[in-house]
Amino acid sequence: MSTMIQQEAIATGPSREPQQGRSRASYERMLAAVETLLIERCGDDFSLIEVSKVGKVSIGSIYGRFDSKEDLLRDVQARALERIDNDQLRVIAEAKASATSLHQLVVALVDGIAESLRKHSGLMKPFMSRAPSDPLVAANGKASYHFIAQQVELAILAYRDEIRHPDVVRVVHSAYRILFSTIARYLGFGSGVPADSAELDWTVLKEDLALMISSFLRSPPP
Amino acid sequence: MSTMIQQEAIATGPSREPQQGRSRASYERMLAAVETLLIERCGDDFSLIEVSKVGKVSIGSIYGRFDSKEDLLRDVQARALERIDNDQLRVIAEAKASATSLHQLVVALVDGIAESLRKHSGLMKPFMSRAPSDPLVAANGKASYHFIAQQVELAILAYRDEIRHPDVVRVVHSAYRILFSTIARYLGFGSGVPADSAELDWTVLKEDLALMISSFLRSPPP
Amino acid sequence: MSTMIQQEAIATGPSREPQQGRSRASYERMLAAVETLLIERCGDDFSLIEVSKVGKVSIGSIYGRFDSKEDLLRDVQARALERIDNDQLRVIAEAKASATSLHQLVVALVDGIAESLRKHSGLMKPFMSRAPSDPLVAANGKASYHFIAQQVELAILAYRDEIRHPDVVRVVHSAYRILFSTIARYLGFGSGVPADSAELDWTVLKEDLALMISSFLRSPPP
Amino acid sequence: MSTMIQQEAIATGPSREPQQGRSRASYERMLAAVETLLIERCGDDFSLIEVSKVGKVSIGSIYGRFDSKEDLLRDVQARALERIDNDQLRVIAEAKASATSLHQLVVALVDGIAESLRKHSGLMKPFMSRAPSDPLVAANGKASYHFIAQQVELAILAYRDEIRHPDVVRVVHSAYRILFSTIARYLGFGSGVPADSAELDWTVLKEDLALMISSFLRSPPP
DNA sequence: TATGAATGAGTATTCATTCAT
DNA sequence: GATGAATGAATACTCATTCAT
Repeated sequence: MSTMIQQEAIATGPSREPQQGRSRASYERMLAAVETLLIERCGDDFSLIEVSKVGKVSIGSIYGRFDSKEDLLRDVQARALERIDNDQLRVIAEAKASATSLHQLVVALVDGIAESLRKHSGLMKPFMSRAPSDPLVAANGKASYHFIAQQVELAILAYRDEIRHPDVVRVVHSAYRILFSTIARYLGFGSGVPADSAELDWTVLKEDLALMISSFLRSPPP
Repeated sequence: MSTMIQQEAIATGPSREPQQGRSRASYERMLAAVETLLIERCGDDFSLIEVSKVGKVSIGSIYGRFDSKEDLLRDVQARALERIDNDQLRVIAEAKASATSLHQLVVALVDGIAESLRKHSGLMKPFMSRAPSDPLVAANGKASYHFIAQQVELAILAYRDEIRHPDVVRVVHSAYRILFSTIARYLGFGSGVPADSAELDWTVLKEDLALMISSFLRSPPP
Repeated sequence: MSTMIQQEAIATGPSREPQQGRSRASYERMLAAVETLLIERCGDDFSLIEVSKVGKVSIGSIYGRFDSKEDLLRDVQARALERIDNDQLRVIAEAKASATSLHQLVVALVDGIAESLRKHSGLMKPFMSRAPSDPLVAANGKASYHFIAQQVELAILAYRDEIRHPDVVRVVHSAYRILFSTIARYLGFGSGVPADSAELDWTVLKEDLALMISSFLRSPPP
Repeated sequence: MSTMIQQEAIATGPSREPQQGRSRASYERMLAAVETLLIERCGDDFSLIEVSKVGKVSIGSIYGRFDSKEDLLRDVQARALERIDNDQLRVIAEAKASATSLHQLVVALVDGIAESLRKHSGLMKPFMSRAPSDPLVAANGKASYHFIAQQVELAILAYRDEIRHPDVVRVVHSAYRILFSTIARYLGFGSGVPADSAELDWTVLKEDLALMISSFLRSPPP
């Protein structure tokens, strides 16, 4: 999968990943502990002592694998992004498979991507917050964003004959940007705080977003 | 102004605001110092000692006015939100005055609000980042958001006869949500990292956003 | 006194020396604690927590005055060197005053300097050990060494007509070097471990050293 | 060789020295690694992990042979001292062989010993620094010192008829002490920092030291 | 016996907050 | 009130040593 290749290119770092046995188990425990804490705290404001307690791993073990807390977080991000990217690729593939028109595709994409982001919002939020203070986290996030953007845009371009605007690339690009931004904000990426979120609200948002994007793509410019 | 009333309702706390003289001046200096540092660091990762140096105010003075660093930040936020809200109210008024059609209004609103947010992004970003860890900051931000949302929606509703969708309130609500989300993400609120941002990109974004919202509002449901 | 001037030039750093009252007292307590520990341990292998306990000063207080442990040690060194230099200047002056011949002078100088170094060996030892890992400590030590060397050499040069070797400067220089090296090693500067040191041994060493230097200075080259 | 006997008497400890094969090879590699690091760092501030990397030996292997890092260092010191002692014995023998007068002998001894110490200063320095914090290292160093002192003194005593001072043993003893101290300090043993050391300086030092010792030994007491 | 992962006590340093002056 | 020195809990990180494999 190109996602994986891409992730490796970016996230490769000093993580010394063990291959088996006790060693592997403690490695997994510590990554899991970090994820747990990240989700629990909606941010990275936990100490390595907490990681060591939650993951039943010694401080030294952590430093045996990672050069710094920063590094550990980056690794967790890389793994999360890999899962998320794969999930989104699946969603995109499903949408492509099920749709027979631009409108249907947009509806399926908006819904699928929104649900996928929602499912992973627990981990995406803390990394979004971290990005300003860690350029590598920012870069990894951006790379993942662009990769998925590209896939979505390609999927939409399969229906380019339904798009009336002369600058097809531009509108498709704007469409994904608006899609992602709106969902991300709703889920509280960055602002940290999710919207007031009744379940109704969420459904409405997805519908309107799909509607808006679909009609935007299909309308001629004014 | 209703903004102020609203802000006071929420942000009123232990801030002991002096009314005049040297005391007042040092109070202003310390708030200004916090703003400076907030903008400079894109976050709240500065110490009170730095505030005391930049603002030429003693630590004791700060604690004379505020019960905690948290409190001080909340006060700064409240004041910033007041300025920002007023700026946005002005923008909305101007848009209302200049527009003679829904489309014109939407174009003017998108541009005006985008520029206003951009102008204030230096202070909005750090507070967005802070929101997850300070519920009061989150609440203040949310209140301001809803207040402006309301004003924008009211302005749009003046052209409700141009809106074809039966649930007028809903679509207008979605429109503002999408507008704000997209601009906020572009400016890096929360994700911390602004988009790759060429100036062209910014113009395109505003145009497409306006186009999308305008056509969304004016189209009938499918 | 030129010593003081010289020390200031070298040791001036970020030490924020308070001028009076409680503040001054805690400052003194922390420097005293460091000296105590330095002497007790014959080295700098103590933690700041220990300093804080021995000196009844909080960790924060130490960092209020110094930027780092390194810095603190440098300040202690500078103060110690000032005391030591002044003591040695006094010894040199006394030797000059009492002697009426080169031989008498050398005897007095060897004895005086030896006793002075012995008196201060508790603090000189740890700083000698530290020098390799802190260039500033090394530089301060070297400056002090050269300053005293110069004074001693000048004192000896007052009897240059008794010196038969044509290169007066050179032999005087060698004389001080040998004097200092021998005493320093006896006291365990650097090697850390003082010689087996019976009191007799110490007296013998001083006598023979004086004898050797005196006859060296007064003999013609071979 | 009596050196070896003497060293063994002191340094024999828990070192479990293997006699042959791969085992022996890894044992050698780890001692060599320690020497490399000792010289490179001018001290013992390296971790066993570094030893394990440089020597391509596992941590477990090191602890298979030695009970502690302290122990390992002691073993390295013992081996280094053996080499150094043998080198000095050779130098002393050569000086004895070449000299036909006390003066010639002293000149040869000073030069030979100085050069030998200089050659081995890379390893002597770190052990001198370590001595204050490890009594066994100190004891080994002292034993070696006394052993060589004895040999040098015996060599000199072959010319006892040229020595005018009635207490022959004493002056010979003082002579070696001064010789060693001066060279050691010049090379930076202990104080850590070698003198400013131009090559000229080194030659001058050796000459003057020889001159001083020679004339001291040959002069009558005052 | 060899390996190197795991352990955890110990270190320097930061910073919100208190309080004597 | 105003000042800023003092406090000390908390944190990331190191490294000798142990021990499961």
